[in-house]
Parts: sequence; C-alpha cells; structure tokens
Amino acid sequence: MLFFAYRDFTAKADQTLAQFGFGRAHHRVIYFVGRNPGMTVSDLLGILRITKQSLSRVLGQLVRQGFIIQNPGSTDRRQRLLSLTDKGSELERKLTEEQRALIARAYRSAGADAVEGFRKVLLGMIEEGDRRRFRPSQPR
Amino acid sequence: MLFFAYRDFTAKADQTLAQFGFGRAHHRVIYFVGRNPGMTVSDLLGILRITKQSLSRVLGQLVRQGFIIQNPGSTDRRQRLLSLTDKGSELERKLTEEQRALIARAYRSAGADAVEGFRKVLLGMIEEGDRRRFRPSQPR
DNA sequence: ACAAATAAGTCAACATGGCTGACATAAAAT
DNA sequence: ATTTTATGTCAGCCATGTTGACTTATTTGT
Repeated sequence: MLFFAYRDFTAKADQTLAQFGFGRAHHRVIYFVGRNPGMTVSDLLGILRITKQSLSRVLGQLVRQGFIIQNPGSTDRRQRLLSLTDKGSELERKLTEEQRALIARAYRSAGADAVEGFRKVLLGMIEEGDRRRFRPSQPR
Repeated sequence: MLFFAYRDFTAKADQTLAQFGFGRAHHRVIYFVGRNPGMTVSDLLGILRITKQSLSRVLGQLVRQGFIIQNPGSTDRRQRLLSLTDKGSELERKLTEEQRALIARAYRSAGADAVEGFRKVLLGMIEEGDRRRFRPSQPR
C-alpha cells in the first residue's frame, strides 16, 4: 500500500517538475527549505540522507536559477543558510498544492479519526531521532 | 511524514539487497511476484509504471540468477508467467521480514484503531483503479 | 596564537535505474 | 491471411545516487 500511495502521491508533482527541467530531488530540496527557511546545508543533508556531492548538483541548479538563496549564518559565518526566493516559493506552492489536494481528498473520505491513526502509524515508522520534527510544531 | 517513513522503511532492505548486488528495483519485482505468483509481465509493468526496457534489466538478472522463473501461460502461450523460485522466496522472506518488523512495531505502538485509519487514508491516496487490490484479499 | 576541526564546495569517475526509439518473435485474434 | 498483442532486445541518453581526493573559509580548543 505504501508503494502505491507513494507512487501516486509523487506522480503529479513529477510532471510539473519536468516542465521546469527538474526532478524529484529538486522537489525535496524545495519542500524542506520551504518549511525550514534558514536551514543549513548540513541540516538538509541530514534529512535527505544523501551525499553533499549529490545535493550540490540539484541545490546548485536551484540557486543558480534563482529558486533558492544562500545567506551566511549570523553566528557561524561558514554556514550558508538556505531560503526560498519568491520564485522558489511560487514553485513550492504549485507543487504542494497538487499534493495537498490529493491528501485532502484522502483525509475527507477517511475521516478525522482515521487521519489521527494515519499520522500515529507513520510516526511510529520514522526513526526515533526524526520524530520530534512532528511533535509540537517543530521543523519538518 | 511520508518522506521520512518511506526513507526509513526502505533503508534496511536496501542494505540487504546491496549484499546481493541488487537494488530497490529488484525488491519491487520480488515483492510483487511473491504476492502474485503466476502474474504476467504486463501485470507487473502496470503496477510498477515503468517501461518494459527498465523492467527487463532487473527481471532479466533475477531470472538468470535463479530468483524468478518464467512459465508459458496455459491459455495464452505468449505470456511468461512469473513466480519466485525457492531461492527467490527465501530472499523475499528475508527482505520482507525486516520491513514487517518495522511495521509491526509501528502498529503495536499506535494501536489497532490507528492501523485501521492508517490503511483507510493510504487507500484513499491510491489511484481509484488500484484500490481493489486491497479490498477483499485480491492481488497486491 | 596556532593547530585542528568543521561547514561548505568542487572535480572526476562510476553505478543504478529511469527514459526513448527501433526492431524481432511468437502466438492470438480478426 | 493479416493484424494485433505479449514479450524481449539493442543502443544510447538522463537523473540522481555513490566514492575518493582536495580546497577554502571560519570556528574551536589548547
């Protein structure tokens, strides 16, 4: 079920991304930066669990094409804090909108109790250390 | 949440697969053939939503290395019905066992009601045509 | 103050698993 | 007898992962 749900969850966004010459890897970056403005590159690497060489390819494209900006950290100036530009936010909204619609439909047809259960089980599948992201209203 | 859950759900199996020189694509084939013994290549293509050229690469390896056998269809002899060999079943069990443990843990900590909700929501996310696979005890 | 550690980036080469397009074969359907 | 279908194959391209080696700027620790 997870396979089917994930397959269908990503299908539409993938189409939209293709129009920009982007792939799912770009979407992940846009998504997480959008939800954690000012996050560091290390943070992102820790979430995605890919190498910095892999990340740098997609991140570099997004920066060069003006979807993401990097600002030096205020306390630690080695860091390059990531945020979406307006252009980046627009794309993020567009992509997430489609997925939100799909999720919303599933939520409506399943009911509020089901949604709570859904989140509970998903949370239980996630590695201990990352669960806190979903507890109060922590970074996602 | 889906991203994190999927990431962690696949992590362990990916390690095991790597020991065999396989990837996630092989796992998908082994998984679906294991649950639908005697399925056709077309069936599998329809589930995975990839091209036959992509499938043939991984399927070919699995067949040549004796994890899957192909038998001509009885009514339609153009078909090559797919099943796991004993060797294939063994690998399938090994892979699924790890994932089953993870799911079981999540289920236990979330409770039976949550599980029902989880399945309901997932089902709602899946494209209409594929939902029937999960209704009674149809092919998955 | 200096050495070591850290955050980020870069170059190069390689692997996996998607894709398109063209074509082949056997069997079934018309 | 012809066309369609199920499957497979070859060749080449692209996206996105990997390792390994090395650079630069900045911070940390002694």
